[in-house]
Amino acid sequence: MKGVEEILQQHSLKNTKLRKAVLSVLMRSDKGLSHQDLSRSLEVDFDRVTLFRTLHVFEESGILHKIMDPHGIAKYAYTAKPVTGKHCHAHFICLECGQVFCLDEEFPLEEVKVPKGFSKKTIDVQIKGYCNKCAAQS
Amino acid sequence: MKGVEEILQQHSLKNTKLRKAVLSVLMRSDKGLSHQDLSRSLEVDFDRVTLFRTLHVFEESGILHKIMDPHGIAKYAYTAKPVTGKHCHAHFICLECGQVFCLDEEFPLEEVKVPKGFSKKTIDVQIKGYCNKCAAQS
DNA sequence: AACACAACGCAACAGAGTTGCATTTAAATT
DNA sequence: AATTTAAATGCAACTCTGTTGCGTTGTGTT
Ligand SMILES: [Mn+2]
Ligand SMILES: [Mn+2]
Ligand SMILES: [Zn+2]
Ligand SMILES: [Zn+2]
Repeated sequence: MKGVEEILQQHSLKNTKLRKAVLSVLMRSDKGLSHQDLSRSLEVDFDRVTLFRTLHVFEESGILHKIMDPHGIAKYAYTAKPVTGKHCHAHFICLECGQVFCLDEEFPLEEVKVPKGFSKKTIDVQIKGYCNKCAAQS
Repeated sequence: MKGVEEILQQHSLKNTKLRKAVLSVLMRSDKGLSHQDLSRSLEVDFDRVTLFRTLHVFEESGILHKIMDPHGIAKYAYTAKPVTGKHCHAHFICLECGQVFCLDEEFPLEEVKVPKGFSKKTIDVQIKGYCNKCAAQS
């Protein structure tokens, strides 16, 4: 597992307190985290706008990928293996607690048929249901 | 193709101007429409809150299904064949113009593997790329 | 140490969606 | 046709996510 500072350098991003903190939290998380989630769990002081901009930059750089939950809230997850566009792993979204999990399973984009003239770029698969904790309670 | 008033009756929903107008527009549309899209294309007078509530009610009744676009905007589409949960058709989302199209292709939920203790309810597949008009222009 | 540009903090803003409550209306009942 | 009632509506105020502009600070480089 690569170090936080090394990753920032590789993407020509300046090494700041917030960036290191955000990346550190997300690399340790097995779930996608929202702006609000991160606000709560970050130790350092920061401005909310700066966090939005940090997440954008990380997404554009391909360090994070963004998943939209059913309420339209963006969740971000660390991208361990770079997304090529040909393969995309699926996400599990809990209908009870809203948590987003990256699944191992991948879906092939080539096989999907689209109308004439349409060009495919990415495929995004969301499985919705109840996570282990929420399924146990109900 | 069933009539608008008939559908409302079957779901025990009162037959109002706005509901008839919304359903009528969406049944004719081959694309998912947002609150804003509908606001623009509806002929009748209505309050924006009422339209939000109308869309919620239609979704809960299974008359419409909701698709989240990459900007977190909800788009609604008429559900011709009722969704059983076992099958779910995919959606194409244009990265340029943001339009949402229902695709014919269906994906089987059973085959997807999820972690121990997780229970699956629905599968949601989004293909992103460029629609025929936007692909032609670039 | 000096420099340049990227990143930051702050304030103000935009837009989607929600909540509470009083008023109206569809549709059932008489 | 008049009465009744629960459902639907309209309005105002609000919450929350995300954005924009701009002056200030800080990282990385020379
Ligand atoms: Mn993921
Ligand atoms: Mn659809
Ligand atoms: Zn859960
Ligand atoms: Zn398009």
